[in-house]
Amino acid sequence: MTKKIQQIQVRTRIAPSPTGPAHIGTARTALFNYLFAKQNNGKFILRIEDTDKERSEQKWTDEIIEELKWLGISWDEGPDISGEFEPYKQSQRLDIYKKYLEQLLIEEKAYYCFCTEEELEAKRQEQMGRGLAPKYDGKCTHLSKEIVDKNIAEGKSSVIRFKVQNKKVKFDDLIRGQVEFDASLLGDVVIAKNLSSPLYHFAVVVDDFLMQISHVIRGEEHLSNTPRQILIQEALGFYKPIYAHLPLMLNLDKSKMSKRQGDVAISDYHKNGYLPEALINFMVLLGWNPGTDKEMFTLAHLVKEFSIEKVQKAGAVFNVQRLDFLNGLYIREKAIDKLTELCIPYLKESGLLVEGQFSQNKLQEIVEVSRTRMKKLSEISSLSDFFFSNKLIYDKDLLQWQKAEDEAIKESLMFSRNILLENKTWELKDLETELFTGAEKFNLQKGYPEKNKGYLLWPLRVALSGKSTSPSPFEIAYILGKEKTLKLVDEAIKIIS
RNA sequence: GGCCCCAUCGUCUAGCCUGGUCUAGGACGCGUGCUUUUCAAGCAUAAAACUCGGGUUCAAAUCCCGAUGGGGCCA
Repeated sequence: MTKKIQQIQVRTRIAPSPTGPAHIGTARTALFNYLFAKQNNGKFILRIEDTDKERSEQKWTDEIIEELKWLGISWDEGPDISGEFEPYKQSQRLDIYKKYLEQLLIEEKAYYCFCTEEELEAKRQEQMGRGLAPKYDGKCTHLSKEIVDKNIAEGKSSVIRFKVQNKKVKFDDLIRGQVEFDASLLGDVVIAKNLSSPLYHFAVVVDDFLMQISHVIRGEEHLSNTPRQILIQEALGFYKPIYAHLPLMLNLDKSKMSKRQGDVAISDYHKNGYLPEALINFMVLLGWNPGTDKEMFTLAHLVKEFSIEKVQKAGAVFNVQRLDFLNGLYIREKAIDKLTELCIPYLKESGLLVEGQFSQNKLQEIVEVSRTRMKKLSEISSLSDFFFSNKLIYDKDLLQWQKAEDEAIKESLMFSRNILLENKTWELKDLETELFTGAEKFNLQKGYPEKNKGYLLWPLRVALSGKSTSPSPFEIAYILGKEKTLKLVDEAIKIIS
């Protein structure tokens, strides 16, 4: 009787609920589904599970779409709106669920239940008091049609329950092997509030069948939901998809990733300035690796190299330090014009960059000298702020290098000033060699150790950046230009005097 | 509480299926050194793990059983 899968094409899906910010877990599940589909020439589908009318909001659906696009994970089907696929939405498919709900009711595989919340709660307490697992006792299973009709006519509140058979449910999980549950422990589950309000467990099963999903790849939190979904499939005569339950992404304390212990919204990572390629690379390594020492992967590489058999069973801690490292790696590798484009919004947002203040070229130079220090794009502002302000505020003591006297620091700055003033080309290379040889000359003159170039370079760098850490003085000077550089050195001389 | 899943350095993991080549490999992080005006980056280098107990076997990180621990789901 079971309807066979009609095609052998691989079809995967993710089914997020739009009830809050798009979750990082959704991103990773999407990634694995996408990779598996693509490497098998299959299709990846996005289906919005918005049957919960109270909690679902369009803005969250929009966010899911936006963030998946940002990550470069595209889906292959859906209503075609202006040349792009919209995701499927369960809220637009209520008639379909109704039909299947009616079928189950007619076949007496499901029934109306009129038990009140209070009744149920009391039973639960009683069962738990006796040390039993709470489960519905089946009170309404055999209500006659007359009573059901009467209750409904009277407007008594009700739900639709699915008759769970007392049997063992076995299935093969691509990642975990064979898993077995005893369904007799489950109790009859609520599958709908009414004919036009199906619940998650029911809608998923119907949609996965109608959308001909071949592989259900999802988080491990759904593992124990699987048997009841299989039972519903069987009752409806649907084929059983192949399951793969992914290990969870964990907090530092190994609990399921949660908001309380860090960022969980994809948009948080997006806004903080992580690159999508870094996030993808990081996430895929959480639970999978190719078995070689290779650690950097593009999405395209992954489509080739990913294999679901190599996915880990144990949960993986979402270790932000490693993400930061990878992000830094990608930032250092990014083409400078692209990286600059990505940094500009952050510079504007922090109020540093005013439209038209710098040429594109200048901005690229600023980003170039800052990038080795960047872990996230958002850090560009604090790393490069001195390029944008006209006056630097810093403590006089910061100018001091290794206990040098104020007078000596002043001499050092004047020495630098002279070198800068004499410079003809204002090329980075020239500035560097002139300042380096100048530093040695200065040390010789003052009787400082020859190699300790800090006597000349440190005060200069502070004068130009106002900071204890920054790019080198020649890099800053080069970007700043002669006029501004000299002005800043003069100011430093004033401060030290 | 019931059921299910899981278990190698602090973290991500290789190795496990097909026992010996494991003195357990790589990466992040941490430490040190080199480079260096600073901080990064880069390079080099150290420390750091098979949860425990039984069993099988000539031999177990690897196979089996149990315990412990962690997690998830249900309520």
